[in-house]
Amino acid sequence: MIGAGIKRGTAELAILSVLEEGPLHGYEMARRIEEQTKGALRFTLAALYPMLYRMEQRGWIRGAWETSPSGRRKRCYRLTPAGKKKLSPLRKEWAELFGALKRLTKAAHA
Amino acid sequence: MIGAGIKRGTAELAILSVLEEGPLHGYEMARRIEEQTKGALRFTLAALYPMLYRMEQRGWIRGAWETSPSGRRKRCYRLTPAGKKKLSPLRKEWAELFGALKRLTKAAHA
DNA sequence: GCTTATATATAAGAATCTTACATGTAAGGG
DNA sequence: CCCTTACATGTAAGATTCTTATATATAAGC
Repeated sequence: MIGAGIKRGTAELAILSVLEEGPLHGYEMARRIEEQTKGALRFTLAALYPMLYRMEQRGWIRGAWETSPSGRRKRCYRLTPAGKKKLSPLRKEWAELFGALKRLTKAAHA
Repeated sequence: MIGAGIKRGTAELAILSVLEEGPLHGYEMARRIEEQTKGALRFTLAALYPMLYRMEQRGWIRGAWETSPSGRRKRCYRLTPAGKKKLSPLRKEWAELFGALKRLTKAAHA
């Protein structure tokens, strides 16, 4: 798995990305992120839940309690329009970061 | 410039990368990182100096005070063998992270 | 003499991660 | 019926790494 040091800041993008597919609750988000990245990116739920609160406060996602017929409660999150709008520049920023790090490597080998 | 949130953990790789070219002191490292990434990645010196201490304690770089003929002191850092060894797996880890984030995006558009 | 560039350093605070702890429901096997 | 595993959410303490602000000091150019 990818180390804790370098994956900082990835949670936001990962959450927005999985929510782009449709509404999800936290536990399922964690499962999908791990599945879709083939285990490379993994978030503990203790990291995920506080992040979901922060992102809700920023207006990027909106959570709603749902109670299934069996009586189990889930907090189902969906992207807000602001969250959708955030995704594209966020991805662009990540792409820029990758480009910048690549340039540093190339300069060293030039 | 790339935002503070997502560039966490990049300092290590950036420092090791510029030191791969040859020994440097902190002020010059900051200048080169900014230059080589065309301003995309920029570290304030207040972030850089503590990081240099930490990396020295981990044994990845070694600093030595140098006094120029004019009397100005610089702390010149160079890669240790451990630091050189660290670079390749660190780059691999970053590549994995990029791949994982790409997969998340693709899954959303599938 | 004044300003800008060079050069290093510390402090206070914010954000995001870690592991550990805490709670509770549902389903399946023995 | 009990026990274990999976599901589901949450808090707390601590580490790391970033931010801005502050401090010091030398060198070069005008």
